[in-house]
Amino acid sequence: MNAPATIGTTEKVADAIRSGIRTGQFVPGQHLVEAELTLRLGISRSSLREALRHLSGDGIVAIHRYRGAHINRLTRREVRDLLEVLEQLVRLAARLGAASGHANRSLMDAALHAARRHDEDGDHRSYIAVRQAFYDCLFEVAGNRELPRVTPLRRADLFRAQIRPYQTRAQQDSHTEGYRAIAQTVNDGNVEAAEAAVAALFAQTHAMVDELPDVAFDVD
Amino acid sequence: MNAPATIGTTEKVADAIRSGIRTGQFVPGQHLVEAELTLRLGISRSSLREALRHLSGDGIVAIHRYRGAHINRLTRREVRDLLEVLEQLVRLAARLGAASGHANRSLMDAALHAARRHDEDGDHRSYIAVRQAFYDCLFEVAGNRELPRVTPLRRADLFRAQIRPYQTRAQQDSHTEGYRAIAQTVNDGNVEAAEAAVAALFAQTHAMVDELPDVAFDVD
DNA sequence: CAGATGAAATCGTAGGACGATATTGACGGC
DNA sequence: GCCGTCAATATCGTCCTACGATTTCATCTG
Repeated sequence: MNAPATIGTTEKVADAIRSGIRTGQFVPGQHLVEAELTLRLGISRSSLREALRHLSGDGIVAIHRYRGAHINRLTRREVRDLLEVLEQLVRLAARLGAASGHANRSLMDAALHAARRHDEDGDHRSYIAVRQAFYDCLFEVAGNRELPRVTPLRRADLFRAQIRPYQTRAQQDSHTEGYRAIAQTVNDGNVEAAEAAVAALFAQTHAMVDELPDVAFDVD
Repeated sequence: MNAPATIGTTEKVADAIRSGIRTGQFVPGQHLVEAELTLRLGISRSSLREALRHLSGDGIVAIHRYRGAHINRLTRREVRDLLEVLEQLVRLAARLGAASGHANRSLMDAALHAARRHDEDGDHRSYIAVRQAFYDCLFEVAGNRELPRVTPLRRADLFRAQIRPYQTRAQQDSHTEGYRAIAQTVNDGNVEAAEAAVAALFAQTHAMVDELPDVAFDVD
């Protein structure tokens, strides 16, 4: 009922590019030539352009008139701004999720179990998948349907892709541990602890951003 | 330098629809037929479809496969969710603006002066213009460039358009007074008071939503 | 080597074509 | 008279071609 019926070409293309960013197939800063992409994806230019327009709305690609589209590459400042906004929204989600002792705790648990299992693989794709599952679940528990629409998770994927080469395994583990802590406190219905857990996770991420080399970011 | 160079047809069309919503030319729930709009706006279908895709990303229009696009009409619940998210983001903006005693106080003052002057006209368009100017200014003072990208102000315009017939003049005045209070506290650099002013404004809006008749909203 | 210049590449927009699907209204059975 | 079936129509989704506009880049000239 709630399903958006059939899926269109535009969405498929947008998903292809989004997941291409997560898998490393597309790199932040990369120039996207329409003619090449239409061949590669086997679609028409109209569909591709609609998809690019869609992605530009999410801040994933930037379109410059007569110069084409390219995968956005964030500056250090843009990352800080992004994290600042993201933290508020995740805090809201955690607060709402913890406040209304919702039934969907199993979902959250599932996401976390998946986290641990994939954690052992040490694969980056699984790390991203865990992140996605975690947020999907968190938003569902929060019960606010505006939250997933507004939260710039796709934009954060750009950040993840940029810092990938400079992130240690320990940092990843520490990050997923942050997810676990949030899930724990939300499931316990402990509003204050949940907000604190979110704050801790983002404080850690901010610290990481400060330590990363300039080369990981776009110039201002 | 930072200007997005020349403006394209797609953006013009999107702006036309957005401002059409504010002026009442387009009504939430209205069906948008591509053939009609291409004639009315004097553009090709390609450009129109790109614009519609862009707007759908902002949640302003909804596109259903083979059934076309229509201006979104929010349910009461969607409005509540929207306000909940919006409040967090505006709070962040107010906090940031108040914290860093930025120089752009004149801008904020200008927006508020315009508010009072237009207030005397009692025109709805001016009310919307004031709102836009206020938020533009607030975001600039906050200095977080992710904030204007993420904040669902365009979606809130839908809400404004829906409740327009049921909103009293006193409520409008009270709302602009809320803006004034936020601007005041932000300019004073009083972080706590600024957050409190935002909370008060949204509490008032939530109360209004509770009192509005069902007919003002879409069915669930 | 700096700047002008022209060709090539690429984008922006228009417009047509055709299959796919939803909507609508007519039709007949109950 | 009401309800399900079915065809006609409207509209959308996608592809295609075309051509002007603009940038980009290699080349030429001084």
